[in-house]
Amino acid sequence: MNIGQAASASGVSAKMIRYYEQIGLIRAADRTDSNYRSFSTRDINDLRFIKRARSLGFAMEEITNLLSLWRDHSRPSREVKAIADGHVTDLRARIAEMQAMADALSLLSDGCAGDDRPDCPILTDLAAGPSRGQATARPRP
Amino acid sequence: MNIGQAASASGVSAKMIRYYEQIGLIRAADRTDSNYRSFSTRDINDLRFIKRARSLGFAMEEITNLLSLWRDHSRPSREVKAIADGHVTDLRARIAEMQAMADALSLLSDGCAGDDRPDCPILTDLAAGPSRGQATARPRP
DNA sequence: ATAGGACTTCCTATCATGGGAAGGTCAAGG
DNA sequence: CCTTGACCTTCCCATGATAGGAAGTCCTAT
Repeated sequence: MNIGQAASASGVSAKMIRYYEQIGLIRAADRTDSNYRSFSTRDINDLRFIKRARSLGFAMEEITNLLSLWRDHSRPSREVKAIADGHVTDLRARIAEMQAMADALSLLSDGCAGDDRPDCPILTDLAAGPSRGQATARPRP
Repeated sequence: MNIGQAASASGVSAKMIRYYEQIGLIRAADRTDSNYRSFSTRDINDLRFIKRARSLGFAMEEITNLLSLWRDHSRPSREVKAIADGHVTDLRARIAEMQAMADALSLLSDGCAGDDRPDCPILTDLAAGPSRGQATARPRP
């Protein structure tokens, strides 16, 4: 299986497969005589695992850990659960943050006529500077 | 007011002030004889506006638009409201996405004993590949 | 044999932010 | 007056995950 087939079989782009290999997330694929990467079903499974974990919002570092736990058939489920729970906590915190933003904004928007007149509480609030704001935009994991 | 004072007065780091100037988000600050940037209270207000908008999760491009609307005292509030509402919609969509991730994960976690035993539905699910998944991790705006 | 597609590596960019080096400037104190 | 230390300037580099593209090699089907 070459990289194109691996990509469509796993749902991970060829670009990303090379990248994952480069950063050591997956082991370097075997090569054919002509230097093409060659993937086994096992490799595809790894890629699918990664794909699914990404879709659940796990960061690459967490995925690294999950992958090695997955490969270790005698790991205690405690460790896996800890990672997952940590991630859920993280997600919930970010959700709350964004919820606060959305709520604050729609409150402001409700107070805005949205017509031809220029006065608008949204701009007024933005101009007022960091009000009692706690929610600050953070980069996504 | 030099850049350090502007930074602490606005809450925007000196690095970021230079960056905002570079990308044209704010106009280039005046310079003193010795080439130091010199900021007026008006500039500080702009920076505070930006800071507050960032804290509400607006993307830089949206902020560009909001800023020009803010400067135009005869703009119709309609335009401002449209940007804000668009952003709220966007936020709510991302919230729903993350909520789905968090819910799916905590469901899996609930099924995991979290003890010394190795069996764990979290890994099983991840290995199953993209289940009926719709929520996919997207880069943060 | 030749055309087309798919592969290889390497470089570039994104977005917002921070770190740091090398060198110029200002204010306070000896 | 000169030193010191804190500040300023520009320029380069890095991040994380992803994509785009160029130049060159290889495979497959006609």
